[in-house]
Amino acid sequence: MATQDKDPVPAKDRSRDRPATERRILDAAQSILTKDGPSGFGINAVARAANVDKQLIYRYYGGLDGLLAALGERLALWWQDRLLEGAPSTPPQTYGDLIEGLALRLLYIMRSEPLALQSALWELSDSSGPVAALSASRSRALGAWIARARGDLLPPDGVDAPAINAMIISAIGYFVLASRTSANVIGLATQDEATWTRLEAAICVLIRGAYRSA
Amino acid sequence: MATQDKDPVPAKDRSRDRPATERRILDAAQSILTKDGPSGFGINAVARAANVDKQLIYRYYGGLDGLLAALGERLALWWQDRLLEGAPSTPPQTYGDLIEGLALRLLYIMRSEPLALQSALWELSDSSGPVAALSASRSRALGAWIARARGDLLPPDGVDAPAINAMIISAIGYFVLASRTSANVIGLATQDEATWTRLEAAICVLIRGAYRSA
DNA sequence: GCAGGTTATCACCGCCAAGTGACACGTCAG
DNA sequence: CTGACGTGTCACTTGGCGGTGATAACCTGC
Repeated sequence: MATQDKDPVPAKDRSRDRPATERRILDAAQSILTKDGPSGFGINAVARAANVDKQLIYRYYGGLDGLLAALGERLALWWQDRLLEGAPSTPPQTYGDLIEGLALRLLYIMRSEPLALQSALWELSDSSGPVAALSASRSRALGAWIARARGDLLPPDGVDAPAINAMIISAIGYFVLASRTSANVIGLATQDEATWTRLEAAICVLIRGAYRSA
Repeated sequence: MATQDKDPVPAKDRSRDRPATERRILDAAQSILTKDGPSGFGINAVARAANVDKQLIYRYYGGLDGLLAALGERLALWWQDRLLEGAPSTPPQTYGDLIEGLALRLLYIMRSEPLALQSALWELSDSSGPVAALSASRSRALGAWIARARGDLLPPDGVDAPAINAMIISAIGYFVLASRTSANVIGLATQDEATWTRLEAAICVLIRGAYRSA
């Protein structure tokens, strides 16, 4: 409190390289989101993780909102990579096959990438504007991927494909999300690898049952 | 509902009635969870809403954890009520019918009861111990309901009913949760009532497709 | 050299959260 | 009456958060 010391510490300026600093901030933001989820996300936390003064976040990104927007950009690319990475070697024969491939791929990504989970969760828990950028990034990537893979396949007549697909995607999202926090979800043991095999089979059954052409 | 009358009593000792006070605290906790969700939940918020000094929460419930445990108890009863409320007038004929009824009922509850949504959301977003009491309450109620309604119906041979059911329930949970924060979920307009009719149909299609008996 | 912009850091504010210690008031047993 | 106990209230500490203004170090153009 008193004028005790005049720390002669030169406090050496860091790298003094704006692009690098911006990247560090973004990296830290992504890492925090991955590790602690939406609730742990904040100016102070990001600045601390990036080993950067929070003032820089305000300067470079204009606060949390801008940071989220930038993170959304990055996430869109990330999703694109992850989806294309598993592009089907041979194009699917039927619409049902297409959706089946998408569903299994989505399940795999969700399970193996915490970042995917956390952004989905954020989308669920926060309705405020800035976060929309995050969810939008996933929607965009998913939509683009479907459009590319779909070719000229069409769902069977009389089947409400958008609704069916929405249910399938939702099911995957919820279950993986819940498996993160509970060892038992709706009576299934999420630690057990066999459970996931059963789920894959169930997904296929559901999709085939819905899209079986007459 | 739980709007407490403006007690004109001059900030002197209130009712001096421990059971009533405990109930007020629990009411406030439930109301806050319903209205603001997990993120708004805290000692101060509950105390404020209950018009009670937070010290009492510590004394009577031992802090947030105990309060959550008590709330879990209450939620289990709540779920039981909500589920039984829509008990099928005539017992279902097939296992598929049973699940279909459960699914549609669950969709209805989720849509119409914010409390159901918020507790599900909490379950997803928080992995720490105390919250487990909340999610467990729902699982318990659901399980009991199924057991009661199932009678001696059995799923068709060769169908992995638990996995299928888990997917259906998950799908409902995720979609309703997402609809709360986004006007567009996986390409469906959540404001439009027609969307929900389509979803109900899709759920039936999925269930029937999976449980069609040979 | 020096001026001016950029980069990074520090110190501080107001706010609200969780948690705690002490006190005031009623009640009831003895 | 009196002391012990249960109930309710207040004031306070600690700590984290988002946000802002001032300042120090560095680089570049003139």
